Amino acid sequence: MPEIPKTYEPQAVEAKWYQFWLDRQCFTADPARVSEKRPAYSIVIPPPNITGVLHMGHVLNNTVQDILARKARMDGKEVLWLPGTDHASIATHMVLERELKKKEGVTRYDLGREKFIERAWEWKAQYGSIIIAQLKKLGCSCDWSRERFTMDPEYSHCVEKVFVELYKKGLIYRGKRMVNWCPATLTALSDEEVEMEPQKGFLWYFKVEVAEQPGTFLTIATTRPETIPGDTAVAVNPKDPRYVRLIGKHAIRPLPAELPREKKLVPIIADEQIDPEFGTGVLKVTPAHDKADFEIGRRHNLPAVDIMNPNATMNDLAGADLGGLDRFEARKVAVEKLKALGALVKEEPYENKIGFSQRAKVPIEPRLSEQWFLEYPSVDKAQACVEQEGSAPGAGALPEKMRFHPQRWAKVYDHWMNNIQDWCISRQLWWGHRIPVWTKESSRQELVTLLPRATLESWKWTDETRTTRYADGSLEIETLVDQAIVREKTDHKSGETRLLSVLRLKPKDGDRVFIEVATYDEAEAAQLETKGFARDPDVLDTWCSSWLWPFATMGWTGDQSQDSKNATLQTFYPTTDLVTAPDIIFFWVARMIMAGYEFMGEMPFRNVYFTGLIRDKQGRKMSKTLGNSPDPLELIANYGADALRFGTMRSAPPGQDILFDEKDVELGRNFCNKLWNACRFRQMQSGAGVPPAAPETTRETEGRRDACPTLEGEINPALLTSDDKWILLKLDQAIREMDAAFAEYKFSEATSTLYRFFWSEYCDWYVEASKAVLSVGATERQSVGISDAPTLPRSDASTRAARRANKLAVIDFVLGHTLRLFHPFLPVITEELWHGLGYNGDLPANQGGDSIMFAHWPKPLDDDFKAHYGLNESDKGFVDAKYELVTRGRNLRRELNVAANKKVKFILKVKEPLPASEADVIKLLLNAETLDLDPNFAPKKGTPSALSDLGELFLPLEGLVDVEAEKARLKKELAKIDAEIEKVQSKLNNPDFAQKVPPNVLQEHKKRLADWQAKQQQVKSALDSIGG
RNA sequence: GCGCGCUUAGCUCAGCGGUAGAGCACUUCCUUCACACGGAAGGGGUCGCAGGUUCAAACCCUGCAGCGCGCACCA
Repeated sequence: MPEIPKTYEPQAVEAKWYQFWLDRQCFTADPARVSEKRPAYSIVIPPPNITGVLHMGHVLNNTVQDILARKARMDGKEVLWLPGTDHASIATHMVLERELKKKEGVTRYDLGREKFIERAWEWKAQYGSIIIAQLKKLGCSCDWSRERFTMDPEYSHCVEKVFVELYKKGLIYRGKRMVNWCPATLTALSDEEVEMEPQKGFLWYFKVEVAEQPGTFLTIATTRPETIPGDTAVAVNPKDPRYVRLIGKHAIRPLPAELPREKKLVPIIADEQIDPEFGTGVLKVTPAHDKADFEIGRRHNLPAVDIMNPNATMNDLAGADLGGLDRFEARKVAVEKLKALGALVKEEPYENKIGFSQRAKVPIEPRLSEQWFLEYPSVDKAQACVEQEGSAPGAGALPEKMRFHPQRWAKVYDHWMNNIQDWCISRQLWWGHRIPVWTKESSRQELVTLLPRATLESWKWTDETRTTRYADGSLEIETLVDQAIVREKTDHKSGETRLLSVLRLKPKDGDRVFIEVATYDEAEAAQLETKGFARDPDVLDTWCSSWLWPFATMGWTGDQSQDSKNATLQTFYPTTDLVTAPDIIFFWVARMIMAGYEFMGEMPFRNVYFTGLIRDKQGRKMSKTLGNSPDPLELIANYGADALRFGTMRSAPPGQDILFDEKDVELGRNFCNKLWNACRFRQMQSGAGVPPAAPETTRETEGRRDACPTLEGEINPALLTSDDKWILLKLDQAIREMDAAFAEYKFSEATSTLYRFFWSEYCDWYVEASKAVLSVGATERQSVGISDAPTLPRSDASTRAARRANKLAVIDFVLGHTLRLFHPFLPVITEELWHGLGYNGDLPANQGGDSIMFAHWPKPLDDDFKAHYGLNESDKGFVDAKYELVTRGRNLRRELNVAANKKVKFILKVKEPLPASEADVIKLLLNAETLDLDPNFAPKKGTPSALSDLGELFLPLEGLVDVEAEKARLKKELAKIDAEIEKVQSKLNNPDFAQKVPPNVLQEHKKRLADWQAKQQQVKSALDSIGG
């Protein structure tokens, strides 16, 4: 590290080391290396969308994963962090359509399905890996050789296989149901893709005449008058006395106005679900355009009249006035029409929540349509496997459970699992996994020619649970319940049976029959197409592939014989940790858990860490339209990736939303710079003849040094100063705190520990104090002392050199540990410094010799180590007192307006003899010209002073003291002391206190009181001496 | 409506039973031979409100208020 610059410049360094890691395959996971001593650790990345560009959410999420992965490597684990991207069916679809329209002015229908998909692949090739490159800039240590995409051929195969399996079990079915329809993207959506948003609107009251009682009117309140033409009933609560007599009669619907009266008659029905308190207690029932109404319609056998087109314009059934209009335009017109008819009673402003398409941001339209649904598998197992808050971990003989961090999300998960609804999985889109189902309607006679021979023989229309088996070469045919034929292939050698396809028949009118074949067998699919079968046009919901991510990425096939030979799958599944945001707990996490149990028979991960959401300074969500989303790459360019990571982690407490402020990144940069300069300082000392110190020998081979790697040969216990012991104890504490923070996934706490330890304890105190030993000539400068027990002859040059060398050894020890503690958070700068300081020097290549990445994570200092180096709490207490004294002395300077750079004389009236080396340190830290140690010092009246455990410190300023100011200063201090004494004394005076409190607490309070009283005494006498 | 979270220094947040903390911002001093992306000292808080438990409460319990977020078929 020659000519190390004054400020850390991350840009070049980051590129250099990232390439270094890639070249040496540091990120690659090898199942063959896993052993009892080297356990496996795995994370699968939440695959970013191929449409995505890196935002702060990714930064947070992936930094956490990288920290976990790097920590695991330093713990000696074989780490797989498996990366990849998601095809993001609907998001990509929208991006493409927008681009097509903008650039070429065409729609996807102009282009046609095949061309469109071709374009999609081109687009993916061009932009799909941008985000991967960006993750590399962040320093992510993913095993890139295993990068996966949810539409890779093997992955798609998994998706289809899973579909056929679930279809076989009857869990996937087709049905005509009310679904969430997005009129913008023209597809159905799942419930999870609908976001409820408050909408300002009106509640319109209109009246309908009762047909059987002319002159009697019912008033109905509605937010959607445009759907009146689709009303097929009017409903009231059966217990509502106002309307009971009207039940069974008919109302005359006002729209479409042009229809004859008899075509507008709708029954007045009674339904428990009607809330008499709301509106007028009368509900218009529109089964085709409202979920609740659809259910009512079902119960009462009402027709559902669809009056809208797929794009949410009104169709002909809406009548002459509304037909062709957009739904919102139609609403206005409908109100006008009601007004004109004299049917509108009143309108009042009203706010209700309506569903929006999550992606297209337009209100969804409840719509009756035929879709594919999935009844979730393995629900019970998935629900039971997550540890709930309050339950004892691993209690009794229960199997190990999955943990959420923070645990409160377990409740949210549980609630959803308890109310789980079938999943609408078909999308009327083109980009995605096409549903592997082929259909054909035919006559029963024709069936003979369409079906495999063996199948035909076994087929019985009335078949129920009877199972028939026909051997036909390697084929086995089985008819199952539920009118399905399952085609399976049995391997003669292994006897293993593999599912190929599933066929279902649905009798239609008369002689007709509807054939549905689900297969992932390409040959069979081709055959079906030649026989006139048509493939289902829809694709699957994106999450139908994402939910397989933890094992499909590891090469899962679903074939026992293959999967059992798959080392990656066997070694790294279940994964250890999942890091994700809580907003996809239902979309992704819950579904992965169910898929894990269903297809792997085991949970997909052991821990789920939920990050918070990143918001801007004002607490708003980050969004492109608000322009409040900072570009992480710009931040990396300006501050460095390490700075971005550190700043983000420091401001991200677990489970809490984060208000992002660029100041945090600035803090990260400043911190890196501090680290840089502290190491630079060490570097500048190296001329003193100290050999480059290896902070660690091997730990596998040498038992005790384990805990403290290093330098038994280099640190001489006899030469350790009190400051050395102090910093070693502080280091020990920092390591323990780090371990505790990691155990609980508390990363912001870990950064606080690092920050405090390194900046406050190491730099501000230890390094400053060490300059008393390191500075050239420090020991030669005259410093008057009365110490009668100097530890060493001070004039001895060789002794001086030895002390200096020892100091540097301690510094190397501490820095070597510190860099390792920092590495998961600051991977680049620590690698640079690790090499720059030569700490890799003597280490085995795979234990830090090549890269700090594989250096061992520091262990807390153990008792043997502490005994050997004579570390104990009393040293710590002494140094604390010393630094306290320094702080008081500096405070004196400041209060007396002594300029910071002015050297002044201090006198310490010592209680106990103080070694000269300690006096040197104090003198240096006080920036004193001299520090006299005089147990008999008799100050002049009014000499400013401060009390400490080591004695009273005086700052004589002949003639310069402003007596009045000094009085004021002392009075202020006295007031503070009095208040403290009052507080402690009132506690001690409480008779209950002494009786009930634990002895150590009582002891502590008594000492506290004594300390304050001593200070009070000192300040009082100082005041007296100047006549205060 | 149900559930969850939050309310601590000007700002953003730690702390969750025994002397109120950090970063930023602020005041003053200092370009002292690692760092001005720095050093030193300092000001600033009745820990949302009201009760309760306890020798002791920011911390535990019960209400209340305000803010935020999920879930829910109130048209």
